[in-house]
Amino acid sequence: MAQPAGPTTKRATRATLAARVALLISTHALPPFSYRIPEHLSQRVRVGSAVVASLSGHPRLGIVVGFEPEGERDLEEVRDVREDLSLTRDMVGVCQWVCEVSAVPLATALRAALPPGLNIGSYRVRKPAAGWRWKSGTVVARTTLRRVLGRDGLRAAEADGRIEFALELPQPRDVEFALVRSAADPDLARAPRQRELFEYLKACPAGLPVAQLLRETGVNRPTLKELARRGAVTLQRRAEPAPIFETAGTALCEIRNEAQVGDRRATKGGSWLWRVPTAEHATTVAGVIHDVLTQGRQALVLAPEIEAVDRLVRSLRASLPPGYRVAAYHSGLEKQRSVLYAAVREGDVDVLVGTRTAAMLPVPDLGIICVVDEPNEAHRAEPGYEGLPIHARDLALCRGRIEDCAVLCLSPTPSLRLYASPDNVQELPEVTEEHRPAVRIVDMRGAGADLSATLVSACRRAVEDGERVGLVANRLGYATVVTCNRCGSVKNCPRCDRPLTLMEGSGSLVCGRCGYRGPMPESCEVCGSERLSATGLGVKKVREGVCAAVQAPVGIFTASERNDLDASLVVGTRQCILGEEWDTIMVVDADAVLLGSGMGTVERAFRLLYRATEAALQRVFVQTRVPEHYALQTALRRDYPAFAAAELPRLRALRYPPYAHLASITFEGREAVIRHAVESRLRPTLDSDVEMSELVVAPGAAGAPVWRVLIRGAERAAVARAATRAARVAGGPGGARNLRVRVDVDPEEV
DNA sequence: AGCACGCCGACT
DNA sequence: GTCGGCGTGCTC
Repeated sequence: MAQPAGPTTKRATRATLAARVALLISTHALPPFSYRIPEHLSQRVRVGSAVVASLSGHPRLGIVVGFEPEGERDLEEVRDVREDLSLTRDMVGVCQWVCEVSAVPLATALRAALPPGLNIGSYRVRKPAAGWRWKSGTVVARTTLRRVLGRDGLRAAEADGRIEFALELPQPRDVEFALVRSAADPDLARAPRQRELFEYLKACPAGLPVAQLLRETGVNRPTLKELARRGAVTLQRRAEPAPIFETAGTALCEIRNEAQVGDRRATKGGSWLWRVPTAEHATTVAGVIHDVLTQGRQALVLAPEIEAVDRLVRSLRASLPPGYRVAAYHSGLEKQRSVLYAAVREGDVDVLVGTRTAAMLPVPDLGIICVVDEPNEAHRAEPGYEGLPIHARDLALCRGRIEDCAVLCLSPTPSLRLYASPDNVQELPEVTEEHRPAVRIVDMRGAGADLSATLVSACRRAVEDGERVGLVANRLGYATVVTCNRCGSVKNCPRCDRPLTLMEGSGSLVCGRCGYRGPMPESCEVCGSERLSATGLGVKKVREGVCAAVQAPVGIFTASERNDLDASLVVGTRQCILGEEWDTIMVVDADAVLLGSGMGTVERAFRLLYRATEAALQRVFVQTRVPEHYALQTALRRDYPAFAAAELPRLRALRYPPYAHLASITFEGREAVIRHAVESRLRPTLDSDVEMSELVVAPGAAGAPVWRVLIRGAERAAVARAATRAARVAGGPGGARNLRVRVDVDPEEV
């Protein structure tokens, strides 16, 4: 939608209206405050305006979230309006929704919608006092100033006009540009390389960054210098341009299969779910967004990882007809991100492809949001990491509602949350894949070894035939779990409570998620037994086993290690192996994924096995002790509806999403303090629309124990409200200050 | 009585 | 996130 109108419709009453301003201070403790709008700013203040207003006498950046009648109280004035930072009314609505359903302070959500890297706590030095270490014009952080000058010194410096509140956007680097001098016509008859360079540059009257020019022409720098010396080109330093690419595709119909050509419903608005084979995601996106682009609107494409974003950009550049501008947006861009943000805001990008952080970008006339690989958990930031702790699919659906644009979620195996969503998400007819590999389920019941004879002989045959086999192991390292043979307790990560992995060689225990590292204990901390065993098929152990059994080189393919990838047999993690195509895929231990205890384990297992049938050209081998498992059977048949029909009633019975919303609250600190906080300060304050589980200790090992409660309710906002209250128990008045709380609303897994 | 310190609530 | 008010407890 276009920029919302200013408050001109309320002209008659404006004089008596005060602006409700959410200051960009990320805490739940501050509600939006009211500020009087001075006459000279009255035309410029609307919902979404970025304004400077003071709190405790200091200027702060805030966003106008509403208006209210000015009451008796003598209000502070809005000091300034920053149109260049203002949000649309729609994005304010999106932020308010995020704040309501995910226990995130409104300021945090608003910050995510503002340009990345925006420095909101800085001052520019105007008139340095004697002895200051800053020169005039430098930008200094508020905290630094307070540390050096003291709070009174800061106040005085501000009052004296020595420093001035400054909102700084990260400046793009300067890079060297080359451009042809007007009317330059050098004699280059005997300088072919200079001529080539000159002709190439002549086609770009606006000039080109030197690095790009040299890369694209393959000419070296001295040649360019020579041209400059002759006065044919000029070199100058300019701000680095935003990384925006022109499309250069051919006729689009070539790449669109019939189902895609035939189904344009999704481009007309509404929320859609489309089961499309993974290999066809890029072409499907191209086809769908092309319809939107021809309407003159823009498209936002969200992918789970940077690599997927880059692949999509390459594919869209090559397939969309010429004349559209495509850009990739993700954390890898660093300072360029704010340049791209500005370009997107100006409407200079037609197709923005990005990771989850791109879901909040101010695309001015958004026609469609495509969420590629919708169930992928990387679409959601873990609380505490960069980005909002909310799934990009949910954000997309919210923006679709508020900004009246289409939303299309793509996956052959959509999340059951989406599939059974109470929201109005409609399904397009499935696109099926003709090709199906042969499937071999190897029943491991009664087998002693980890690698069956069937699997080993298949590996041998593949080596002989020169076929490529990808073996999927469950986790990195050697053994995935260390357990006590006596009491059965599992050695878990003290920080994130997931089983630790035993690494080869060093013998240390490592957490695959948070990077925790510790020694392998001599004995069990729970019962004291020394009978600890390392079980589970880590990548290293499988590689060792296959290597020994087959007597052939075995490659390794994980996020951090890639060796001998040209070997016939390659062992790796799920992400890496299933991201490519192989003649044969072998899932070495399907039970580790099928039989886990988390709420989404079965769904993830189904997805892994389904993906294996896509990535395998010839055969899929699955080793399991539960060959009849419904997730296994339906995945290998590629029967998503049958899987959903079996899994959804189970989730309903357990009251897991999509039939309830959960929030996990983890506490770190002394048990008595935690127990008191939970039972006497949190539980009594809960509304009747949510329920809270007992406080359970995560079978933590070393360090501080971790305690957790689950909050559950039918309504997402109610669960989020309760979770927010829980977060405040830690720091609230009279509360336990020496308590650390982490809140996670609608986690992908508990 | 006068002052330092830490806790708590208000801040628009 | 910051500030000031207030109560506590120590010093002069």
